[in-house]
Amino acid sequence: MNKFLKEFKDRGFFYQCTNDNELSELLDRENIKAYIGFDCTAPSLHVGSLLQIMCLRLLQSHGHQPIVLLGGGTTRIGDPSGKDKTRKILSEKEIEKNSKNIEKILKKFLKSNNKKTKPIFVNNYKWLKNLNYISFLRNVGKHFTINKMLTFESVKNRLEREQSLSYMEFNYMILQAYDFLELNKKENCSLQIGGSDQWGNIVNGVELIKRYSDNQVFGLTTPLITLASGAKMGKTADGAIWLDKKYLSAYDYWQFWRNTDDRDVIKFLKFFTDLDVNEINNLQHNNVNELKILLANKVTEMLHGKKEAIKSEKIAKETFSFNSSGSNLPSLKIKKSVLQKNFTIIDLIVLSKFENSKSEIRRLIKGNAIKINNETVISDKFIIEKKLFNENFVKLSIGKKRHLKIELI
RNA sequence: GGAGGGGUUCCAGAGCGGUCAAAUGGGGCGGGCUGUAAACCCGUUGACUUCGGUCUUCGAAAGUUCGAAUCUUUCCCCCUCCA
Repeated sequence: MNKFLKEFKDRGFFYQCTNDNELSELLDRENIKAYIGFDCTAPSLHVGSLLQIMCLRLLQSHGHQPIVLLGGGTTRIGDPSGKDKTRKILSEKEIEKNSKNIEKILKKFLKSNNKKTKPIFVNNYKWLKNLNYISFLRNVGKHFTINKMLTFESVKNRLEREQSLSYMEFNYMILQAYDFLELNKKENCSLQIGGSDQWGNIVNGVELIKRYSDNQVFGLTTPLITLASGAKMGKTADGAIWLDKKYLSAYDYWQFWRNTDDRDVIKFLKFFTDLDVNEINNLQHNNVNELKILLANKVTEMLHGKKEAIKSEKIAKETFSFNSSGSNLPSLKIKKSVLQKNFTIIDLIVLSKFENSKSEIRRLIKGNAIKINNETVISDKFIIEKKLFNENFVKLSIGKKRHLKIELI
């Protein structure tokens, strides 16, 4: 089997392929261009897209060239796959902004120093906006039968559940197929990769190209990642795990990986780091917590850089070791004058922005969650006085995971 | 075009004149155990509070009533069935 494809499978990326034998032969024969499309519905990408990104990296490392397709055009339509409702359509401005930001994020993950594997960024709005309806129907539309379209999961589900599916959304798969055709024509792109929910859309593209130009191209999908706990990857109650500092700090990102379920660690190392698969397999018997730190470091480094990864690890060490002075903790400066009149623990926490509901803070105090200099605060009337500050510092802790160094100036 | 069903606190989902800041489950948060995991146990989960209470919530507005999430009217939105 081809080396790329073998690693793709070894890492657990593989779910389905339109024809893996022939794809393997093609990959052996030449370096190809492959594309993955990204939706522009959100201002940033989140970990749900990380596996796709890793696929692009893997392509690069095997000498193939990734094409990143930003769905500026198709986002204006809305992909019905995996959704039982039409989602709200975003404004043109938002889509533009989103696509730019997403491109920025992807650039962090992909290497551009090698001309041959440098990522190509394209936005399908470029060719979709000018489509002529009649000629599109004649050239592309004739290759699709309604009979077949109705059998695709995304459509079938909607119909079975008697959820409405607009004609606009119904066209989505044709447009995505057309994207592939366009990229095949212009860039000689011969492979589309996507999540398993994209299977139908991808197959359509492969078939369209076959009919239209008799070119043989391929589709490859990755599995839907589910956590050991059964939850979907990347969705927490606080929101998605964003791949953008603006929405999620490097430290929180690091923590997300550090807190991986024991049962998922090896799997994630294979998915989300560049460590050699055999090496990972050999690590299996190492201490899980060491592995989680390794995972967190590697994954954070890839996105936010080595410095941030190291810093996060340091903060974590401080945060979770007892009685630490917390020299590496995030800090907050407050003015001496603030302490003048009955500056209570509640005021301090509000100021720290950890919590903004005073009721919630009172609850936390009742639950013994608040500590000042590692000592539990018993009363919500606790006054923050100057004498609490050792060398101008006081350590505030909320629960076990949130700590802040308060500096008096 | 006709006939029904529904919009409840983060989510699902009870309540159908007072005892409702609203059952129950999930999620979150905190505590315990521990390994920053999982599982489990306990507490908590609108805001403000001088801890006595006070204020704002049940799609929107108006009304009936001593009193409404619960009744009436109008409006908005969603769904199901028939043509």
